[in-house]
Amino acid sequence: MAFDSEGAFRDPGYARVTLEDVARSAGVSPATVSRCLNTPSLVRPALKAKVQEAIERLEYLPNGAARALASQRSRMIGAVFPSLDSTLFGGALEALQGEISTEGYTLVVAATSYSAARERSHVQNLLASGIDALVLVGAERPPEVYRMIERKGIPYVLIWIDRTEGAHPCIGFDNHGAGQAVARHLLDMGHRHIAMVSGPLAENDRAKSRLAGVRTALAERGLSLPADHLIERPFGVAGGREAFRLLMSRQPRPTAIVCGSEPFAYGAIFESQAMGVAIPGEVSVTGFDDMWLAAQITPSLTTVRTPQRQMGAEAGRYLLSRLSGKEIAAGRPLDFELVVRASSGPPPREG
Amino acid sequence: MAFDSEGAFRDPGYARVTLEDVARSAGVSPATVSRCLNTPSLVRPALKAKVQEAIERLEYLPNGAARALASQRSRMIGAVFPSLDSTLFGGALEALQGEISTEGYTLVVAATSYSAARERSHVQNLLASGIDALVLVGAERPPEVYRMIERKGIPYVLIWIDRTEGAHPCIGFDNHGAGQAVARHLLDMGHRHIAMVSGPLAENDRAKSRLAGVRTALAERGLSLPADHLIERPFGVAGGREAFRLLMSRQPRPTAIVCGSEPFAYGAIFESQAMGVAIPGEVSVTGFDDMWLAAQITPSLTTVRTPQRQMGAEAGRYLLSRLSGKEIAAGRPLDFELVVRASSGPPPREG
DNA sequence: CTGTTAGCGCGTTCAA
DNA sequence: TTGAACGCGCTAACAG
Repeated sequence: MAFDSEGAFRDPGYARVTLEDVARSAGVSPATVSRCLNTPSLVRPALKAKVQEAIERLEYLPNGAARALASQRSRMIGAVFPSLDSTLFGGALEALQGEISTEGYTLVVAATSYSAARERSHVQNLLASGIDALVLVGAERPPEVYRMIERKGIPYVLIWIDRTEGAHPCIGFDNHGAGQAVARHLLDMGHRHIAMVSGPLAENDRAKSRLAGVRTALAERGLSLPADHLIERPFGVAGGREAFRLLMSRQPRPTAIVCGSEPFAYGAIFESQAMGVAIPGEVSVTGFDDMWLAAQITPSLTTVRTPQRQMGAEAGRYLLSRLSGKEIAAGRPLDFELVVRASSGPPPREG
Repeated sequence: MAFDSEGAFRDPGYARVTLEDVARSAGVSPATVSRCLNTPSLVRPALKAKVQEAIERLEYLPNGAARALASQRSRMIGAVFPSLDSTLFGGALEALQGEISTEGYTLVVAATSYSAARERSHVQNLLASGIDALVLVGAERPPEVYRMIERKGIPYVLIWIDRTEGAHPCIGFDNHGAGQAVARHLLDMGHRHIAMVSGPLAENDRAKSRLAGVRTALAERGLSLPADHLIERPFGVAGGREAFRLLMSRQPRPTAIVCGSEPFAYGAIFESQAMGVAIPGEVSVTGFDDMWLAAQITPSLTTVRTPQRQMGAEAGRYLLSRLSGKEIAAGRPLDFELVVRASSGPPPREG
C-alpha cells in the first residue's frame, strides 16, 4: 500500500493511465481520443478502432474529476431522502438509480432522518460535489436551500408531492386527495368517529397534506377531527401500537383509524390482536402506501397505493431530459389508488 | 434557463464564484483560502476570519471536480448493493452513509439486482467517477473486477461475509455458522426431516454459505438434505409461499423449514395460514435477518439476527481509517444471534 | 504562517 | 476529419 508523508492513503500512481497515454499508444492526438469517448461520430472508423484497441490494452479508465472540470458536468445526480432504510423510499431510490444509469449517470445519496438541518447540509455537500441535478422529497424547506440550488443553476425536482406554492417542478401524487379518499371511504361506510395517526408534522408537507385531506373529507360531512383523535408519533410500527392503544381509550372511541403511514397500520393491527379488539368489527384501520405486507397481513389492509417506484423513475427521466436540453413539462400528478381490503368495514352498531 | 448551442442544459456561469474570487475579496492569496478550507490550523485566526467572511458573503461553494483533480481525492465513497429496495440493505446503506458523511464524504450507490454483469459495469463506472473507496457485498465475482479495483489502487471492503479465499478485507458475519446454528436448533428439538428455502445460489456466496452451514449441521447428526427438500426461489414473500406449498407435498414431509432469507419465512407463515397448517405444531419455520416483522408476526419468528446496520457503519469506519492512513485490521467477524421465538418447536409425534 | 508557481487530466476551441 | 493550445478551479510543493 502507498501512503504519503502524512500517512494518508494515496494512489501510488503506478500505472496510472491517462488519455495521453492512450493517444500516444494509438498514435493519435489526445483530442482524437477524447472525441472517441464523447463524440465518436466525428472520428474516422479506422482511427476509432485503433483508439479502442489502445484503451482496452492499457485498461484505460477516464478520470471523472478531470472530465467534470473540463466539461463542467460531473455526470452525477444527487438525491436526498428522509431515509434510506425503508421499502418506502427504497423503491424510488432503486428506480431512480436504474433510470439515470442508463445514460451513464451515477447516483449520489444522503439521508436526512427527517431533519431539515441535515437536509440543508447534505444539499450543500452534494452541490459542492458537483452534481448535475438534484432530487428532493417534498417542498417544505428553508428558502435558502432553494437559493443554493438555483445559484448553482442545476435542474432539480421535488418528488412525493404534486404541486408547490413556489412553482418548483415536482413529480408525485396528490397527498391531500389521497387522505381525502381514504376518509371518504370510511365516511361512506357510515363512520362518524374517525381518528388519525400521523408521522411528525413539522417540516413534513406530505404528512400535513394527508391530514388536511382527512379534515377536508370530514368537513364535507359536517364533521371534524377532535384534538384527542389525532396522534402524532415517529414513523414505525411501535408508534402505531401505542397510538392504537391510546385511541381505544378515547371517549367517544373512534370506529375508524386512518394511518398516515403504513407501518402505523401494521402496529395497530398487531396491537389489536394483543388487546383482543376486532378489526374491522370494532374498529376499521387503513394504511398508506400499499407496501408488500398490506395484502398478506390478517386482516388484509385497506390502503392507498402510491406510485413509489414510478416517482423515482420519472424523476430520473425528467432530469435526464432537462440535462439533455429538453424543456420538458413536469407533467400531471401521478395516480394513487384506494385499495379496499379486509381491514375496513362499517362501524359497529351503536349500543 | 441556459442552454448551449446543442440545447444541453448548462450552468450559465453567472455569478459562479471561485476560490480566486474569495481570495481577491478577502485580500489574501488563493493558497490561503485553500488552507482555510483544508488545513485551517495552519492559518492565522485573523486571516481565517476574513476569509470566512468573504466565503459567506459571496456564498462560495468549492468545486468538487477541481478539488478532486488537484488533490487526487474525490471525497466520494462508492457502494454497490444487490438491491436498494429493501430494509435488508437499507439499514446498512443508511449507516454507511451516516458514518462517512461525518468526515465530509459523500456516498455514490448503485444496485445490481443480483446480477454479476451489472455489478461489473457499476464498479467500472464508479471507479471512473473517481471514488476514493468502495464497498461491495459478498466476495464472489469475476477476478477482473478485483483487478480493476486494485489497478485503481483504492481501498475497498466486502461486507456481509466474514472471510474470503482471496484475503480481501471484509466486514460481516459467519453465514455458514449462522445456517449451522439454525439447523442445530431444529435438530436439537428433534427434527429429522429438515428442508431449506434459498435465494438464487448462483453468484451469491452468502446464500451458498448458509446452505452449506445447514448441510454441515445435518451431517453432524448423520443426516442430509434430500434434493427435493431444497427449494430455490427469487427473494421475496411470493417465493416463500410457493416453496411452503411445495414442501408440504413432499414425502416424507419436512417437519422444519429453514428459510435463507426472511421474506421466505413470512411467505411460509402466510401460506400456512391459507392452507391450515399449524406452525410450529405441524412444521417449524425459521427466518434469517430478524427484520422488524419477525417479532410482530403470528407466530413470531425464530430467526438469526444479523448485524446489518453494524456492517454498514463498520465498513464506513474501516474505509475512513484506510483513507486517513491507518492500517487498520478488518477485524473479527461480527456476531450473529439465534433468536428463538414461537415459530419453531419440536416436531409432531410420528403417526 | 503566507504567497508564488505548477500542474492535476481532460474537453474544447481554433486552425489546418 | 484531425491536432495544438488553452484553461476548467483547485491543491501542493517551494520559497520567503
